[in-house]
Amino acid sequence: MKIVFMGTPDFAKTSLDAIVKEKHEIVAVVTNPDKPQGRGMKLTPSPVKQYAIENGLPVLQPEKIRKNENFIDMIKQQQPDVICVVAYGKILPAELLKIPKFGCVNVHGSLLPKYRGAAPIQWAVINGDSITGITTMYMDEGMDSGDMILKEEVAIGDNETTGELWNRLSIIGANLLVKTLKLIEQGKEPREKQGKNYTLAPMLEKSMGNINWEQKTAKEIKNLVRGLNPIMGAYSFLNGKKIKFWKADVIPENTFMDMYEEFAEYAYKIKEIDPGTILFVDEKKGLYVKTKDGILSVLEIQSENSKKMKIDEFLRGNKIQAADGFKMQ
RNA sequence: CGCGGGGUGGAGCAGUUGGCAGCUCGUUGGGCUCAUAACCCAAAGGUCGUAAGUUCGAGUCUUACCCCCGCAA
Repeated sequence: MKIVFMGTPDFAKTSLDAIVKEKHEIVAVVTNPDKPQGRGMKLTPSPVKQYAIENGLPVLQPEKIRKNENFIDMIKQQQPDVICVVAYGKILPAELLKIPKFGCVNVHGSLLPKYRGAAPIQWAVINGDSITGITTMYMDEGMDSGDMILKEEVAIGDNETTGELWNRLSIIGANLLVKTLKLIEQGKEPREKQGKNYTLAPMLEKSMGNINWEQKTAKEIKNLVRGLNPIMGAYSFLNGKKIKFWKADVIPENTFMDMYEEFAEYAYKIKEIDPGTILFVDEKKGLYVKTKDGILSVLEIQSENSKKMKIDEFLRGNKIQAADGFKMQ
């Protein structure tokens, strides 16, 4: 089929690669304009653009697509059978949706109608969901509100990070897109309305990485940590310095007491200690922080101007004392 | 020229007003022990990113260059 592909990050690149390998005719690749990025703010092309160039595909990078006659005409001239949209970053206007013979197909990183919006994968992890998935759908003018075509469920690991899940889903999404296109080509694709019980997964704000020790349970903090890994990281402040948490796990209080007998006699006191307080720190045994309802073992950490470190490496060079506390500041 | 941090034995760091290069961990050997990732003793391992300069003497000051990293997007 003649396909116009629209997408920006590496997640989209995987899908593009899959349909290229399926021998579809990619008549145009649309991606967001190059943005200043990285140290030195150099103009950097998106992963999709890089892939397109390497494979000799024509690239379009409109600033905006709404009310952009030139752009819409160019797409029209290509007479695509389908427009595939994967993590492009813009909502398509009606004029564009009408162009392809078989419509516009989107790959979305959740089981719709749950988690419509920009950050479905991140929210699934942050919320501690055990199952998520990929949905392909026909696009309409709303935000991820179109009719669904195919779905595939994926289990989320207890310790899986957003980055890991992201990579897995990008592959599953690519395969599901290929499958969807085949069905469409044969005219056999299913079509199901989403209904009204949907939820949203809005873009993440950096402030939500700030760990609220007073309100969050150990499990919620753990989920926040892995949910924001590797995007921005959950963080807190220790003696005025920002510390990011990259990996953490929940330790039941009883287990902690058994591991460190010397704490047993303070067991009755532990309830009085503020959440965020470091209960125990040792180069070999790790860093343990009290939370509202349990104990958090910090496994991977990063301080200002430094890189990620395993907890033992970090503790070797950074003198941290028990009784110090993490704070929201 | 977006802002900032840093390059010291395998790892993470310290190194004060320039004066013989240190700490913790790891590694190797030995000891203790029913046993151990625990404990004790010992050893190996560094031209202190590169080049030049100041100085009696520079990891420590000056200049240039290389490399790495964090923020930000």
